[in-house]
Amino acid sequence: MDYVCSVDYAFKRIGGKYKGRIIWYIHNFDNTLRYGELKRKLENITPKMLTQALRELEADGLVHRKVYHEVPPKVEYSLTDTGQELVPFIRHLKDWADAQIEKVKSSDVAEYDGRQ
Amino acid sequence: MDYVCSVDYAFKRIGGKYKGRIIWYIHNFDNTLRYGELKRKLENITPKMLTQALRELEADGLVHRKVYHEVPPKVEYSLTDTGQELVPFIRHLKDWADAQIEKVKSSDVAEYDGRQ
DNA sequence: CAGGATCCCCTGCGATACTG
DNA sequence: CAGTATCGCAGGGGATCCTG
Repeated sequence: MDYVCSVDYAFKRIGGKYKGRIIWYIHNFDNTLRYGELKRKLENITPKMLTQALRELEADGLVHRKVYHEVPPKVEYSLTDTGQELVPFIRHLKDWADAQIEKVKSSDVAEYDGRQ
Repeated sequence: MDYVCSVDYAFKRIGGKYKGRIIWYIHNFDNTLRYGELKRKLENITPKMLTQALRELEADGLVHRKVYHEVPPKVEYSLTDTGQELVPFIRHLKDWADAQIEKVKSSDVAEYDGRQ
């Protein structure tokens, strides 16, 4: 992978439409989620995109893939140590976002005062 | 803007190819950078993309735009308070990325031991 | 200097169908 | 259940030229 600075590098690794949420969801469920559970939580994701995102996260060493050779098949995804290191970052980002969302909601009302 | 969860919301606000670096660079230069300085630091960005990213960051309340009505024109960009709140997280992410980059570099060598 | 306007391309993402 | 395989598209991003 090529990148121009480490901030660029980081965003390329966890950017995209789903990777942040995938990491967050796996973390929030005892660090273990099956493929189908992830798919349900991400709601509208297609199997192609989910598989692609998971494969990239695995190749990047952020997510571990454990296959149970049974019928029916069972595959569990968990965060690696490196992946877990990202959790505090995502948590703080999430807190910031929650605050932002609240702020916008209240300013929808307060806006009228603002412009006199 | 629509989003399905706050993690999604956050990534939509600072995602994309340049926004993270823009915030980081502005912060790293006393919280004030002119348009041309930003453009030079981002190296290969086109004026269209830079202007677009800055306008979105401004609309999102993360960046402040100060125009000096002179000839030649001068425009300075700085982080708002809300924008500054993101700096610690980006720094955290950057530290993680720096460690990752180091790890990959050394494993290029160590890999041979690993596979026996 | 700090952009705006146009045209264009690539790829990230989606829809659908199929399989071990 | 946990994926592959194809096909297709919209829009994020790029190249180039122009301007107050």
